Amino acid sequence: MNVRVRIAPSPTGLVHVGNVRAALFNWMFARHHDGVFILRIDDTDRERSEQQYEDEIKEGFRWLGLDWDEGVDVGGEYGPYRQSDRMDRYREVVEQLVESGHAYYDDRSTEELESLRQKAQKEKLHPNFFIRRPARAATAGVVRFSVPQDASVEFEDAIRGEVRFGSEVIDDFVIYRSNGTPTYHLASTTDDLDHAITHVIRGEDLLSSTPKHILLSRAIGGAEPRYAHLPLIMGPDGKPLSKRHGPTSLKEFRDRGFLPEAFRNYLSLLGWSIDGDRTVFTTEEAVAAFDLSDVSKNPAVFDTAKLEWMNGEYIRALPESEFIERVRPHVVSGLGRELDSDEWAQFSEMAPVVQERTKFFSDAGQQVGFLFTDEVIYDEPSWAKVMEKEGVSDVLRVSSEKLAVLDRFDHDSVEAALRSMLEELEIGARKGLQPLRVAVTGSQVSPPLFESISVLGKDRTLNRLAYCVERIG
RNA sequence: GGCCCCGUCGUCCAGUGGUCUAGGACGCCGGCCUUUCAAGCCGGAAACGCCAGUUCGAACCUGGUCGGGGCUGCCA
Repeated sequence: MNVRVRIAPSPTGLVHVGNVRAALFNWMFARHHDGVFILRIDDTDRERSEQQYEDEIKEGFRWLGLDWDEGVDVGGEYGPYRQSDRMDRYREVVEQLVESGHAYYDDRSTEELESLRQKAQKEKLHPNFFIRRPARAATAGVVRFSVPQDASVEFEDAIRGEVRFGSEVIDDFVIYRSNGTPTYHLASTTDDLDHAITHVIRGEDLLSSTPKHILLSRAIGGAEPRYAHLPLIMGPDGKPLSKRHGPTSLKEFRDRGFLPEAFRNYLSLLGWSIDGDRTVFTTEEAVAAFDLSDVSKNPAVFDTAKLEWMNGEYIRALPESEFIERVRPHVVSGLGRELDSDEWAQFSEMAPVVQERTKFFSDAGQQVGFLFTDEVIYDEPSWAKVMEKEGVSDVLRVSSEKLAVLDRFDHDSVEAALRSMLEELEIGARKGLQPLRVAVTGSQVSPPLFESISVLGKDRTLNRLAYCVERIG
């Protein structure tokens, strides 16, 4: 069988990572089976759909490397792939369903419907138990699907196994609005059928809607897809992610300097695992191993700390030159200005030690900020803890003397000079070097000292030491 | 309320009746290394929600219970 799967986001807001994970799993499934991955845009809700959101969705998927074989922008033989371009088709399907008796017009008022719901509540029945085809036929209003009351709907979910719904709990749901637009259920089901989707892999929030989609599929006709419902992804507070809660935008992660390959790796671990003990693996390995039956049934919490660790792993694994290239735009935007070629040379010199301690690119700029400013910002807690101690001015003074006479100012000579300072003052490295670190970088946390000083250069280093001597008084 | 799904360390996963005194990863704690912070290495605390049942034997099977989540819209 030729696998055809789709991701069908609705451009009514930012894509949260739950949808992104669903996209990733669909994509991995398609690639594993040499199938087709389709990007469809579910914009039946015209009121709330916006082009800007659609653009962001596509940008995000491209960034993550989730390339689609068919769909918006790339086309395909089953197009169009945007629901707003398929309105005629939905209308046609609705007319067929009404004609064949599978659906009916309903012009009952909201009040009427509400009282039916209340009646059901009172009798402890499904709220929509009484919302069925009324005796009085209508020719306008919404169109409802007529749910056959003699059978239950059961299906084999690829992740959850057998799931069964009694038909009495499936209401006669609306498939066509009175304003002439299809609802999600109709549009999505029609599309899946028309696009010959073989596997519908989506969030668990749609599990309860699945019997409706199955019934609709049967009424419309065509090959029913298999269903697989992914567990939801929760925020740090254990509440499900939504368009206004938790990590919502892929753009945010990209801007902070997460690597798409790391993000993919982390996301693949949310509800799936490649085996018992590996957590870092390539996308190719994931694709080769991916199987829906290995997807977990329980919800997963999105853990930023683990993502950051994962990203650090990938950053450290980068060749130095690639690290420099990829971190570059983040350094620029972090600093708020371009660097000249001398400054880039300095940055490159520091790169290896920066790369080691970078969790995401945007925090790299901060590490080297002291190199590219004449006004060092002294971190107050650092100053208080390190500089307001006995003997600090001696350390700074002697260091200045030793550094001032150096001809070469490379790592080794700086180290030798400062070691001799330590000896002269009979002070340990731990105590004796911290004041220099604060004086030169502004903080008690920084890249390694000898590198920092040698890259900063003699003049600027001596200036900073002198400034601190003065400030201490 | 009704229906559906889910329930292993704080978090993400492994585990599919005996090899589990439950394994890995992140995080956390301690140590080593050490010029800080990272990284690395070593060690540690930390979980089968609960109750029955099936069985010689249950994290794994069944029932119940409790807890979490979803759906219950002319949103998707």
